[in-house]
Amino acid sequence: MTELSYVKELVKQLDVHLGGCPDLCKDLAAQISTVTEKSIGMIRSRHFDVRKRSAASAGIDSPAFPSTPSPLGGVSNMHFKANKKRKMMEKGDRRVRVSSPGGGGGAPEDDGYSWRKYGQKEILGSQNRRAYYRCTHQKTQGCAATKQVQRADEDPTLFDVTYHGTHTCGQQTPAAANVQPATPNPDASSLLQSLSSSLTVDTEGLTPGPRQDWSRTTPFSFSPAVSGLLTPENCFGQGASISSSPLELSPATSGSSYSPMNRFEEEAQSELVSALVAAMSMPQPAMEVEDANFSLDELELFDDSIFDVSIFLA
DNA sequence: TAAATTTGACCCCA
DNA sequence: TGGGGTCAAATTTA
Repeated sequence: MTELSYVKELVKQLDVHLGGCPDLCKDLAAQISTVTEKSIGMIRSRHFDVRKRSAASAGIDSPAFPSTPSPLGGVSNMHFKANKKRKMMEKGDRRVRVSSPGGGGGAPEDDGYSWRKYGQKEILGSQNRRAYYRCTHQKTQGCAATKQVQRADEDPTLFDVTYHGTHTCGQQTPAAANVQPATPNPDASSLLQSLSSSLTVDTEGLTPGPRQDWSRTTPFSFSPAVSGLLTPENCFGQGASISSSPLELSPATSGSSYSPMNRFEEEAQSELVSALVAAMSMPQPAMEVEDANFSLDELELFDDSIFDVSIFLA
């Protein structure tokens, strides 16, 4: 609310100065843009949910923006206090398992974004420490994206990466940044569309509970098999990014209420395709897919809404 | 010298 | 109250 009130005040000032000093207007517009982006970032990351006592202890329970804001006074960060609330897996968060380049186990595959490490912790029950990263542009652009990286206990060449929030900084992955802007490849789009539409999920007999090994039953299958050369460019078009993926999955069932199992099918399907999209977007050599063979290795159902899906592309 | 990382301390939820 | 997440000063790196 504070940020948005500040935006309103800036817009008022901009209105007053329109037709006057162009430099001042430009500066006001830039500030409006920055504060708006920050607000979006705060809402997306639920930083607005800072409890009153946190705010009080930080001395920010009174309006934080100046009562007479100066158009050249810059944007205050004092009320953008971090939320130390324990992060649970939320809708929109993405958990992926990645390997280190060359399989050496040094560091996980670069995901294309620039991150700044801000902490690491020993995690109870895990052999490896968890590292915490935030977007490099958090301070300058209010980007709220964060990620956690932890080496897998069972395989030191693999890393579990959990992404929280989305990038509002407009960063592009190197793969996307190195090429000319967007001319989507219709062939690749239709390839992916057919891939997603042909994905079938058989969850018969599946019940919530501990980790289950589905590798023998192979509940996911693609039919017919897909062939082609999939690269970040021909999948999403030059200059496109993961977030502009052309994939749109139709709900497995119609209507707004559906049974838990159908909901599971829908979400599992979405998860699997997201993982595939992410895999194909990695800034790595083109991945040739012949006679695509996607098998589900393990599927973990934490409750009725959170799924941990590991897939291997053979 | 600025930017990035490390690390002990702190905050606060489960 | 323990432990996960974050802060921020100290340290390292480019």
